[in-house]
Amino acid sequence: MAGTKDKIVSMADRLVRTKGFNAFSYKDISAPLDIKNAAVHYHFPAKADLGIEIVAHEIALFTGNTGKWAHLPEDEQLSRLFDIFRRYNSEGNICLMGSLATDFETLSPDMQAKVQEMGSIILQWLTNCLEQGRKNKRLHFKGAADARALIIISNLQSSLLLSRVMGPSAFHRIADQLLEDLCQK
Amino acid sequence: MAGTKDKIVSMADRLVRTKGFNAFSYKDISAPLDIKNAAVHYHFPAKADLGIEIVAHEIALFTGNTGKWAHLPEDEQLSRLFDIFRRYNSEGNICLMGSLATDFETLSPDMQAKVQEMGSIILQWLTNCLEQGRKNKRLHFKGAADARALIIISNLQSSLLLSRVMGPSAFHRIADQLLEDLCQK
DNA sequence: TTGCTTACTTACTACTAAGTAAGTATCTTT
DNA sequence: AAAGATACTTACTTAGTAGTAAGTAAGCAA
Repeated sequence: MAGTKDKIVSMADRLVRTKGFNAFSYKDISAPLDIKNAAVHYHFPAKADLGIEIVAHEIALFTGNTGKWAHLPEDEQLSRLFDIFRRYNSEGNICLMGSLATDFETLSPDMQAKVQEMGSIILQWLTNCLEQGRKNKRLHFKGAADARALIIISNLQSSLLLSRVMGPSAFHRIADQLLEDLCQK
Repeated sequence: MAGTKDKIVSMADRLVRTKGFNAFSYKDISAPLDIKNAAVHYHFPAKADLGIEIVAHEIALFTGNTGKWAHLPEDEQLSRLFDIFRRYNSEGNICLMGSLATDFETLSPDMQAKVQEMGSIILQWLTNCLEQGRKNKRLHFKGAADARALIIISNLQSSLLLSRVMGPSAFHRIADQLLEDLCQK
């Protein structure tokens, strides 16, 4: 019973993750939904408006999820984050950040800002999770928590990209080794 | 004294790394070189032909470089690899793999194959470097060498992407922490 | 000097992209 | 019942895109 607008965002989200922001057109959205090109423009006048909505939707999902996990131990929270990426991988999707970062220079300034906002939110959450986890002796790593957060996000992001090229097992090999590094002493 | 063909490849390489394969046009190449659109088509009839040449050129550069490093100790070889990415970062370029992996699904089968070839060559070299380095006690890491190679490549690739979004210091924080992890006991 | 090749340019085709203006059917409010 | 808002469609413009066909100027080869 989802409205057309939601269907457009959902379809566009999928297209960004599979083809990239510059490689899909309004027709790629309108044709499968059996509406006209102009109907997409009605809801999102410019492509950047649609892009911003996709990122905003992802931010909402992320903060919703992490909020639900807040009561869990940190290693468990981290594991949930990995699960999300595991599902992306099995569905052949890459993460939004990974996709939009490649096209970053070609995005409008307001869309660039929204992508940066998403990055900050994810990194801040992960840095905090790692810091708390180390305090509780549930996670083990050397160096600064924010550098480690960068490494982990960077790995999750890129493992989906590599999976696409080198086969989907690449993701599992990376994720399993990373979790082992962090959780075992 | 470089010929037009070389200039085209070099310009296209730069464009792939800054804008992405689908986001640049033949005009983006021909205009700065002060030649016509059709001149690019003369050397590379289809865009995929140009793409394959870019990847082939990168493979040649990589094998050339690693060949020159072969006599160095493994930690030194690894450091050279990081240096290459450090230069990419300072020039605002992302690596070819990172850029082409995002657009992978939209590439022609023969271009996909060439990208996969590049991935295999890089991973094989790095896996071997890590394995030898561990034997010589110059590098330290847990788990399988091929999984660790995936992690390192994945990090280098993605750190350039993150740098673009979160600021260029992201790369240095990731690279420094990674090298510390591997080189210190 | 004739003919062939290389490296282009000129001038186009066919197509696709984002975006818009104006019209229409269907609810909702007054 | 009238007026407006909502959610579109129809039909279009403008501005690109990759790609091509045909021509040309310069160099080399017999």
